Amino acid sequence: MTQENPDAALSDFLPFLLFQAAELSSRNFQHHYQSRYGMLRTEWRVMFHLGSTGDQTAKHICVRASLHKTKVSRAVKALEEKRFLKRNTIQTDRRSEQLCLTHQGKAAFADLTLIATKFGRELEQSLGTQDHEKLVAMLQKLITLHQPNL
Amino acid sequence: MTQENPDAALSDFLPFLLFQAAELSSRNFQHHYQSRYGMLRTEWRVMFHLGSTGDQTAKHICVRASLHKTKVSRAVKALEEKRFLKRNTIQTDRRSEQLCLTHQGKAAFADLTLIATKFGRELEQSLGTQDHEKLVAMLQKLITLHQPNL
DNA sequence: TTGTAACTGTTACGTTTGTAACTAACAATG
DNA sequence: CATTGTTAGTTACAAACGTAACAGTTACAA
Repeated sequence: MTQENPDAALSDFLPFLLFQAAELSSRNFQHHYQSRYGMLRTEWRVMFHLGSTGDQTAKHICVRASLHKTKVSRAVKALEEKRFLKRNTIQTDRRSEQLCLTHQGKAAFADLTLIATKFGRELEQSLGTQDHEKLVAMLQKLITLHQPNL
Repeated sequence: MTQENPDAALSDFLPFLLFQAAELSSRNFQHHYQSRYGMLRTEWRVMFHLGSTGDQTAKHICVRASLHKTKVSRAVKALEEKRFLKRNTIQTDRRSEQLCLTHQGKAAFADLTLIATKFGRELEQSLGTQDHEKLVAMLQKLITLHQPNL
């Protein structure tokens, strides 16, 4: 971490690289859900989790998506107001509700997912399929290392 | 992207993985600069860039760190008030100033960097040196793909 | 049961953030 | 030089965020 080679330290510092990569790829996708559906980043994330893993409680989404509960609470409310999501009471535990996408919500999810996967395939091509798979595997490992619970 | 295997879609979606990995690794480091130096995330990022790549203008940091200029502006102000940073006017262009860490700022940077590298080495061990290098390389490639400028 | 503790989700409040408008300095064109 | 346009950085304002306090529900031990 000397200043001899200006970029060496930066380039080697994983958290910085991860932030950068996450930020840039997130920004590139942002305008799709914003302009088409007026959704915020967190709303898209919640929708994405519901759409791809099926109905969940808010708590599940918090843990799985590493999002704060107030953030999720507000995103759920917003998605509900946009008629993208509805809540079903769970009889066995009335503290939490099962969240599920409405017909309209599923349509938006499908539409956005289509773009996302196309976007993903371009990345895969740029990196090469093998490297892409490896990258995914390593990130997953890294995540489980940082998040031993679940 | 079906719902048959609940986790498949999530796991394959790179932006999600990147966000998750970035968020978790960032959070793990957060309390160090917060508790010791009362710094916010963006302040640490600005300090990190200044410390590792040497003196820069605010604009440089914006581009290199993918941070919004208002965010950088405020972080610089905060670091200045904490006596971690000082501004030097550039004679050839008085619109921007060269930002550099003070003695105190460099000390804080060195201290935090020590923790960061220790932290990084643990990750490297967990992933394996070869994989770690490969991960870094791929993230760099990914970043340049998303950010053709610079 | 009843009381206490733990858990899920919401809300109030203060802080941080992004958008847009602004100032100041430079660049380019006539 | 004026004028027009561009760039670096700051600031006002509104939106979004996190912390902490809260209400409602469940678990569990006395």
